[in-house]
Amino acid sequence: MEATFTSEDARNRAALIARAMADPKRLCVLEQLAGGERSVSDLSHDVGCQVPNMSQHLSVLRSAGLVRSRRDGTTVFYRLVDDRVLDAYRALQLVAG
Amino acid sequence: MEATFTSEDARNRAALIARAMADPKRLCVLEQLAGGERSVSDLSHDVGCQVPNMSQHLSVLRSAGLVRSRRDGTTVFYRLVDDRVLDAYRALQLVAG
DNA sequence: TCACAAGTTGCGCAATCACGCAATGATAGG
DNA sequence: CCTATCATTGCGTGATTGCGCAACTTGTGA
Repeated sequence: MEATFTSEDARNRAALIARAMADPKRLCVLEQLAGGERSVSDLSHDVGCQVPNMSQHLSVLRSAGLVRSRRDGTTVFYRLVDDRVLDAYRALQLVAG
Repeated sequence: MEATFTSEDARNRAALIARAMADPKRLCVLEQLAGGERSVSDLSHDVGCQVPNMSQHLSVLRSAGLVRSRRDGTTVFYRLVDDRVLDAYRALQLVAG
């Protein structure tokens, strides 16, 4: 029996979060969303990539549970799901020095 | 001029940290190292992978600046570089719920 | 020098990833 | 309906990743 501090499942979940944050453009999205809701096309413009690409990045973030979406007419607004997302991002920045 | 909260370079560095932590086995290594220095073969046993594979994982962690190594005879001991590494890991776990 | 043990590095493979592009939904207005 | 807009999905591609295996390097001691 190996000395395991947290369950393997907990590690897998944490790794999924890290994977979702392992891309500069997705981190840029999180920064934009720190200022409040934004539409896909707004994010696409701010981050500097095409709309389909942004939609996929947002899908990754949503699958990881970092953001949620809300539809208003033809526009879909994304927002951070929780302040802990920013806490994690800041913790990464501290390690990055 | 886009609203950029942090420089692109800061995002790239944070993304590198996240990528280094985006693997369950590497997170397991960090947990083991939280208890102090450990050799490559010890980590290999505890995490449950082959030594060459562990060496590569450690190389990833070292390139990201999360761990350092020390040589004693033929044995190489790895340790966490800083407590902020564990802080970041805990922050990820909080998001993971 | 020889043998052995501990790590590292190189190689090939299957899987995943980020991206560009085209096609397909969904919604509002005329 | 028709059309325009906003967004998602599907496909192909080049790049990266994690792994197993073999070969090599490094350090120790007889």
